[in-house]
Amino acid sequence: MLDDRKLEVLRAIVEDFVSTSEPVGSRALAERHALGVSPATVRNDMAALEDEGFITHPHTSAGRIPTDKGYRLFVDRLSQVKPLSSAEKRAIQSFLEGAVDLDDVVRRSVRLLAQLTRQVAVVQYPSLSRSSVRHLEIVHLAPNRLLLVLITDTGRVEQRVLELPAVLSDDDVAQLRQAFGSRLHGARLVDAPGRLADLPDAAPVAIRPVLTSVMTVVLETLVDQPEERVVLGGAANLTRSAVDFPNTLRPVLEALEEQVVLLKLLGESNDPSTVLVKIGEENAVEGLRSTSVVSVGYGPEPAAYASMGIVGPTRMDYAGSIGSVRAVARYVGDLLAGA
Amino acid sequence: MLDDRKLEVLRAIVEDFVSTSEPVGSRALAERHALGVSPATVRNDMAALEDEGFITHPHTSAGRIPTDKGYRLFVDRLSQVKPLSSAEKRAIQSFLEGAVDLDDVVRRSVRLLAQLTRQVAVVQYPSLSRSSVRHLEIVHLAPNRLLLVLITDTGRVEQRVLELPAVLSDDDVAQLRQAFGSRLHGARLVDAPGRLADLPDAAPVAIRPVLTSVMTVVLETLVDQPEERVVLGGAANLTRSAVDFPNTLRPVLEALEEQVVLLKLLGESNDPSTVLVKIGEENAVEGLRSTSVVSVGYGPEPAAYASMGIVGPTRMDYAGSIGSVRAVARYVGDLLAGA
DNA sequence: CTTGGCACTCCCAGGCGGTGAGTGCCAGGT
DNA sequence: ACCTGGCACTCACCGCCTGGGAGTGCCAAG
Repeated sequence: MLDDRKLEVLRAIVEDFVSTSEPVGSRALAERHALGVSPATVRNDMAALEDEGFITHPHTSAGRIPTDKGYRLFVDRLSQVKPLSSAEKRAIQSFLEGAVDLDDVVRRSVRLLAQLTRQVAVVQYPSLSRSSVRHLEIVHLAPNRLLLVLITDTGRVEQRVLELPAVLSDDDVAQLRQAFGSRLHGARLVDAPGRLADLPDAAPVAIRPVLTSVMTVVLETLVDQPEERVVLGGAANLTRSAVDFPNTLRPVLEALEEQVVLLKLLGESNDPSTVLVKIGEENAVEGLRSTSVVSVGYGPEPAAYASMGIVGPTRMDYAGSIGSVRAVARYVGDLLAGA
Repeated sequence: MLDDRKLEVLRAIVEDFVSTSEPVGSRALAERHALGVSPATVRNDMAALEDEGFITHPHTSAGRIPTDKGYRLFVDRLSQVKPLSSAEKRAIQSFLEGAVDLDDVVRRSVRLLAQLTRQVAVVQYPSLSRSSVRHLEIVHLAPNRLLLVLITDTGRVEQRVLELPAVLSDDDVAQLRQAFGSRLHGARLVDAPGRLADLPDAAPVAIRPVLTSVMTVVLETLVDQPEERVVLGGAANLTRSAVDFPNTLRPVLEALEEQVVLLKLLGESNDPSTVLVKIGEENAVEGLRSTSVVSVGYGPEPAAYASMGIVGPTRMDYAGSIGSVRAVARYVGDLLAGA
């Protein structure tokens, strides 16, 4: 049904269309790619490819453009991931190394991705639930006021101010600090509830009520709170592909502003070893049906802290994008693991 | 030169053009606004206004549109700030009160501004240099590794990891903590250098070298580091005013992606009591010459932590925008001051 | 100073024909 | 069975024109 030459034709169509953004006709195709056959033959192949739903043409007398299904086949079977040039690799490394803290790492990653791929970049903050406690600090702000500061091994910092039902002495606070510190230090956040389970019983009766209320907030901050942050950059790149968003890029921009939507986009790609590509209609998110998303998890190998990726028109350089996304994810993963 | 009626005509032109986004002609103007004169008279006034540079027309047989200078006059002398409805006020208050930490406050402010004004919103994080130290925590991560966590009264958290030249005991760290803590607690960040000046001399000789290296990092974090963060939202609103950015909104989006540019935009408006309006060409930033910026400082009254504002087409509802920006800034300022 | 009248300008939408790229199909060659 | 050249056909696109209409500028009269 789809012999090698037809696949070759599909590849040629995708490549030409991606680079010129214009429907590609049989003559041009036969000339520019050494297919060794005449335009007429190419036309036959095109007709076959169209029957199978891999390409369409916008109107009768226009050239062909790939469908989502066509891009899918291209990505799965016809394209080879473009490795980065060593100059690019060096640039990534040195740019990331300049980062002073986690915020900075994330910001720089977004920027890198956006520049390398010339698309919109999206980076999720290292997820709280998958990292572990580096330090939990309890500060006695006022007699009945505490400040909790949680620092994870990924460098993320969360803080909460807490009003207490009772007045505490500095000694009490020291006890609290000790109780939580010894149990949580180094623990993965998901394990926190288990580690703290026996705490109320083990503590002196005097501070129990306070302790439980502190514990509630701690657990809330650590585990329950599903708030995941996402940073976005390179939105200006969308305008370059104005051709690809005929209806205006309004809905795309709107979708990208919703944190929830972005999380949904990235949510499914947790595996650092596989780059996930969602093409056009495959995207569950309304409003991003005309875009493709290339994403990957990052972090220490089998697990992952979080995901990052890019969003662009379906007409994108998949080979290059996949390469860039993978490379940046690896460098960032290493950086965080080593820090 | 410019009698009252001419000013009235200008106001009418601005208002109509803002709401319809179409050049306004003499007939329509005379009908829709009770000016009590004929279109011909209006035409004469228009000609005068055009001579003075307050309006233009895109081509011979088109209606008039305001120039930057026209908008300026309108803002300065013809428009009255629109107070918010009490429903809006309540919405602002309750939405802001739900915030759990500083990040959340900033994110919510951006969102509020973007929704209220239907423009792009920009909020600067409370500036480090204008706030004071709530707590400085020094954590002994490893024998030769320290983590510094700085928390300001605005709720902002900065952290740095620090490799030491020598190995420290827990005791040493406790001494450090004590030394810095007693001197910095409650100090405004700008005063930090003064507070610490005598520190090396006062400290035990044994830890002096370490102490000075810690001090360097602390001062760097507190004062030198001019890194100011800015958060942006509502970019999708730009597309609604596509009419107003004929050349494509590319350059606008690009400009908005540059933190430095945003800081420059907001930088000049530090006074919480005056809303600053920059119209079109008045904007120093290349690429935002076709936009207007409405900004204001926020924070405890005469001083200010930082600024926030909106960016939109020059054809914007200035009265409404100024009202919204001012309102949100006040609520946020109160919230932070009271926290 | 205001007003009605009037000529003038020029954008805009719609209609029209030519051009050319591209297709689909067919009949003949290998 | 497959490739190829040929050929008719379809449309988008471009340039051109035309008529309508909104709006201006100016002038002379009130």
